[in-house]
Amino acid sequence: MGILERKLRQKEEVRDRILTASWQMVKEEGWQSLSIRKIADAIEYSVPVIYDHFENKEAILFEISLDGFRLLQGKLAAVVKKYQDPRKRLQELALAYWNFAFRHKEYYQLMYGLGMPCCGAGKMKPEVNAFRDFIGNDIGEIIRENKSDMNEACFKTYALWSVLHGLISIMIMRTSDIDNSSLNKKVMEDTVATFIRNL
Amino acid sequence: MGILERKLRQKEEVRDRILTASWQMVKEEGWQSLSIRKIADAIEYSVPVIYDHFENKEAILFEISLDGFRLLQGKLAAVVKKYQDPRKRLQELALAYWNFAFRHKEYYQLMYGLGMPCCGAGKMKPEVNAFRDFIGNDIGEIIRENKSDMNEACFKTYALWSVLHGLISIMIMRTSDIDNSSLNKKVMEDTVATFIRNL
DNA sequence: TTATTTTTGCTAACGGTGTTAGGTAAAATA
DNA sequence: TATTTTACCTAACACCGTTAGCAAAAATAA
Repeated sequence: MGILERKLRQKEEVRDRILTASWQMVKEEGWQSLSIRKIADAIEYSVPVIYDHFENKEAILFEISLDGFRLLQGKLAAVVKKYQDPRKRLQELALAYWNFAFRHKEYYQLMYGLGMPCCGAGKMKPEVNAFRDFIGNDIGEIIRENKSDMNEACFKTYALWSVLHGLISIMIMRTSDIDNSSLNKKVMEDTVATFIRNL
Repeated sequence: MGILERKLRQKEEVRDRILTASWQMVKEEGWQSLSIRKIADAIEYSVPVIYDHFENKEAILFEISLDGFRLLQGKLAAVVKKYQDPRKRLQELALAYWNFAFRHKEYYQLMYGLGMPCCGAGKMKPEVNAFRDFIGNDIGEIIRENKSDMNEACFKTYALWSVLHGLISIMIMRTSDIDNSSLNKKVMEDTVATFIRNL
């Protein structure tokens, strides 16, 4: 009696098509122009079918943002595997985070609510904090090596994350207000290097 | 012949009422629930009247965001007047920026596009960059005193701004995802202190 | 003072949005 | 074959930003 299985499979497939169609449209036209009706059009179903798979539009965005978090997590995991020295690794983690933000601007905007409603804040998924947790490990290790104050590890972690997120946010949201040459990857690399030296 | 003047004054008054009504509603119900129709209701005029004063909704938001930038600028100017030592002053500027962000969350969100479209990016108003310019002066002075590399002044400025903006953004957008006690004013003050020491 | 023009502000619409109620036809079950 | 369940659609609701077009009021000209 594989009928039920086939039905479930087909239902899952429609769900997937909703997500991939949405993501496709976002990459082509940006978040602002994504609408339930356009999604329905793209998957060749009527509008209410979408609500059989997602509670509302925000739930779709949340699901896509999780894709973003998982993609980032994968990139970071690869860096962690590749480098052993915690200082070098921290540099490379920061670089990977930076590159992710600009290569997948749409994901980044959705994940952190840049210029759009931030969906799913507070749903406590572990992948949401992957970057913080990865750099937290290395920062802790370096602090231990340096015999610095271990109590500072936690908020040093937020400090590094913040400076990266801040640079990225300002670049994405206010590119046109600032001199572009003065705010680039070199600023980031230098700031991170100084940060590591001072742990 | 004061008729023309009176008319101009009345027109100006309606414009003001649009802005204050909008701001009132935003403070009470948040940006998401602000609509042209509700504004029209509040000022007791029909909808098209609003378009006699503003090109579109974004222009209203832009005007309000300028109010925010000017309010911030005032706070910063007071700090600059009060403190002379550039190190102390830098600390106090950072604190004032931080306090502004949390005391006027709605302004800050609008000014930097946190969780909403960022209106008026690239309109090149000087008050938009008040904070950057204020801290830039002190950073330059400290670097000169320290006989450090003056070429770094510019991007040190962005580094400090970024870490503040990053901390604030993460706190505003993802409060519920992170341990609240680990990301607070103390993190900010400590990070700024370390930053100043390393100029 | 009357006729004409300008200004002012309105109603009503256009084309969109997210969301849902209610019904029909197909499929599965009895 | 009759009944129930499922799948899916049409059409609507209540909004949204924006604008065309018109009526009344005010200012100006004759």
